[in-house]
Amino acid sequence: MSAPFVLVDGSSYIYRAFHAMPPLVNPQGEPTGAVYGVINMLRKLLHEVNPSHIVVVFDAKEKTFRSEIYPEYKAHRPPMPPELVAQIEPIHSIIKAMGIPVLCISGVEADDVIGTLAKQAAEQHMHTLISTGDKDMAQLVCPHIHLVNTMTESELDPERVVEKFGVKPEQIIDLLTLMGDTSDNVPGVEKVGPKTAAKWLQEYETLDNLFAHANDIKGKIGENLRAAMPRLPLSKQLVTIKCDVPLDVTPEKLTRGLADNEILKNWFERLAFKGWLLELNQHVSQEPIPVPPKSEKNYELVLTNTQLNAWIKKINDAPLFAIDTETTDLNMINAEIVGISLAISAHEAAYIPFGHDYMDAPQQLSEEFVLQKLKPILENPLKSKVGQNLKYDINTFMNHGIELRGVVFDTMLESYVYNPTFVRHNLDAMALKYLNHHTITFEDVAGKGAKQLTFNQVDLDKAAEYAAEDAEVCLQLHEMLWSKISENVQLQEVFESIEMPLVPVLARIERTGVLVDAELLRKQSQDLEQRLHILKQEIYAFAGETFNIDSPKQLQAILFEKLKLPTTTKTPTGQASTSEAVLQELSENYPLPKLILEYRSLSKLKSTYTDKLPEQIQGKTGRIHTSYHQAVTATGRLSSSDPNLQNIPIRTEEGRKIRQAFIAPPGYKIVAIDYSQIELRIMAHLADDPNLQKAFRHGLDIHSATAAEVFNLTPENVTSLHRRNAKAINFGLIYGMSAFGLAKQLDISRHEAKEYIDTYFQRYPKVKEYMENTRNLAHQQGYVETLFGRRLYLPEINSRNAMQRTASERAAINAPLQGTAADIIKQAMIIIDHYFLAEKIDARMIMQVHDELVFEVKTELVETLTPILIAKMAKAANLGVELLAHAGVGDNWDEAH
DNA sequence: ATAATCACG
DNA sequence: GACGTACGTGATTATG
Repeated sequence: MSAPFVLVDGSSYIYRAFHAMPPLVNPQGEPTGAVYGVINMLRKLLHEVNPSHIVVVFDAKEKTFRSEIYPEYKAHRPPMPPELVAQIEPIHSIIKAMGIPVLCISGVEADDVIGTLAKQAAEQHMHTLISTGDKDMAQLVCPHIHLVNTMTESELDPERVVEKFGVKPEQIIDLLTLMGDTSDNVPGVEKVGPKTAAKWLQEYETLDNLFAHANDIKGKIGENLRAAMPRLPLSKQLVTIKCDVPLDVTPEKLTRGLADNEILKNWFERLAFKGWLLELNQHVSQEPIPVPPKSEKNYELVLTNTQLNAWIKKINDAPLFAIDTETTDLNMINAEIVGISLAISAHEAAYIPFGHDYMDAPQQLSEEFVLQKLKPILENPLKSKVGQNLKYDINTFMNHGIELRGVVFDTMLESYVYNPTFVRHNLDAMALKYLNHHTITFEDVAGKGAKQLTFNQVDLDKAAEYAAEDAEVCLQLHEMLWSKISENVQLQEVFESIEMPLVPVLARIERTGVLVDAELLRKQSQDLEQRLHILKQEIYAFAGETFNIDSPKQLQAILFEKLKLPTTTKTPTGQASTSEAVLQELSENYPLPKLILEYRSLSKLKSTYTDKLPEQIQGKTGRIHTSYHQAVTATGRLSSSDPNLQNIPIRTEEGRKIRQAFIAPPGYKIVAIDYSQIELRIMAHLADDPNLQKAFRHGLDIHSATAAEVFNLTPENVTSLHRRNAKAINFGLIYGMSAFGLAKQLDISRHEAKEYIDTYFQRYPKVKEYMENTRNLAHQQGYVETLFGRRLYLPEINSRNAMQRTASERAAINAPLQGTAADIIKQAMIIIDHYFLAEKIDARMIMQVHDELVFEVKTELVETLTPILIAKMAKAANLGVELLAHAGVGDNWDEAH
């Protein structure tokens, strides 16, 4: 059995230590007994259990909700003696310096925090141990949660609870209610102690049932019970440990870190703990254990049971190990694992093959055998794992019925959070940049092009070299990148609270997929084909010849050389552009460009969507499974591919029809919820501009409000043209606009555009200030940050090339806005995914489109669930202005808008 | 492989 | 004074 998740009742420790220890003092006369006692108990616990996940929970100073509902609660407790008060700070500080997380949550008691964490852990099947002297905690005991009393060294499991209290753990609350608690001022039944209470509960099972039969209890004690009944519900509330305290940590995150020996030394010196000081000094001098550099590779090809057992022991003993799966297919739905590689140190890795089936392949362990042996470790959330793009491995393991848990680090995401644009975040590129190491590539072992082998065909020795190296390199990269990330609190937070928790969420979305009506798309393709055929003939007639309309080069020759239409813009390579903007302008005076535009738009719809989407439906599931990329964009957004579900048409009538093919299965509805103006709201928050914030607070249409301000109008006098112009300004703002860009967008003179911008900044001076500050900050530090501290480096921000420099300045303006929005929706996704799982809601998240989440919801649930989802999205971040989200419901994605 | 174009936020 | 110009993506097609 691997080590449990340990919850320490710090407050119980403190009181026990304080009363158990003699009144020790250091030479300066400061009291030290409680500190010594608490730390001693904790050290003993660590020595016995050696947990990887642990937290010490203390009561906060403030009153708790129990005093609110019952002012007498703990009212007659004497205040904490001053010589104990003085020891609280050192206790907290020393525990933290030991690398152990400490929690102190106001408004609730330590018991409640412990109960909440214990239940969360138990839900995930984590073996949990609560170290406390408090008998009330027995109500938390279940097969996954045990109590341990460090003094008596006895472990309390459900059986032991029955032995000790005479009732089952589920009855402990009722037991405590009947008994009451004089020290906490909780009233019980007069003259009823543990014996009577247990006797009653053995007979009547529950408090409610006992109440129903209260008249059967004879004598004085029966009278006492009946007298106490009205006040017992309150007592029950008081003794019940609250297990749903909102916390911003989860059990997996409460890991034991490295001790800070400098801080410990300072404390031990001051408190005159000579023994521990000595131990520490010896330890420190021994610290840099010289590791003999191993140059030769130590990759093991695991083919026997003995070897497998040895590796299971190795990963069980390692605090962290790297894992990678090798599969038959890049497509996660079809991928079958053919081997697993593991690494436990920078120089020790192995490959465990079980699915290589080429001719004369050596005998391997069987798939069932290997997976069944590894499964407990893979599914153990306390067993920390690192890997590269583990979203893929989570899904491949899922194909084999294994739920990979304990995914604590993903090197791809570490590299991305550390610097999103420095490298492409694949293992080969990262190893080269960060470790100066050339890895063996997949092509090296599998070949390329049409002759490329699938991994099950790859020679075992070659496969082992490649696979084991990946796991090993991954571990090395992790060590390097994590040391960098953990230097910055905010980056660490972005990594731990946003990117890592998002991994299983995305894995689930991808695995769920989207139902698509292939038949409808095929019909649309046929319609488009007919219309394209007619358009083609018309175009050829105008051109006087047939040519390839899809070739910009041939088109350019026809338009500008043969027909001598005036050219305006050129492409970066010097060709006359035939882009939409150019053709749009030409189409005012000539008929052909208009036809070309129509042809292009329909042709795009057909080739990219109506033709391609049906081909992407997976046979196994009958649905489309996109890939979301978590480490691609500069700003923190996701991207989607194969197919890209983030650019499904919506802006034109024609295109929008494609969304009718994205459907809900029978009995379900599509619910689409999008944030309203999230980037402008973030701007209002970051710039702290009162005028902009006011518009949002009053629930105004932001573009009309901007129009009224900029064009100095009363709201009634704002025309749709004013609104359109103001909208362009608002968008321009987010993009770091220039007068030129705005002028082009609105087809007005640069001078006019400049005046618009100037007026805007007069009306919203703090926005102007924010923009200037952001630009300056970018120049000074070379990077910008989102609200949550995600960074984007801008290496060209000080370039002498004006084009590069101004482009970087615009990116500097845009990235915090776009990136903060991305951070927020990612958090919303995590919250909602957790909610669906915890409450077993019959609904699934199926798509994310930057500011929109799309769900598939059981029809009967739509009405109740939709407002809940809207609220969860709106509350995902707390800004100076409220976030707003709008929902649409329908049988398909088009209807849901 | 790269450029041009166009679908989305 | 000139230069170019709104931010971020992915898929398709033609073409070298």
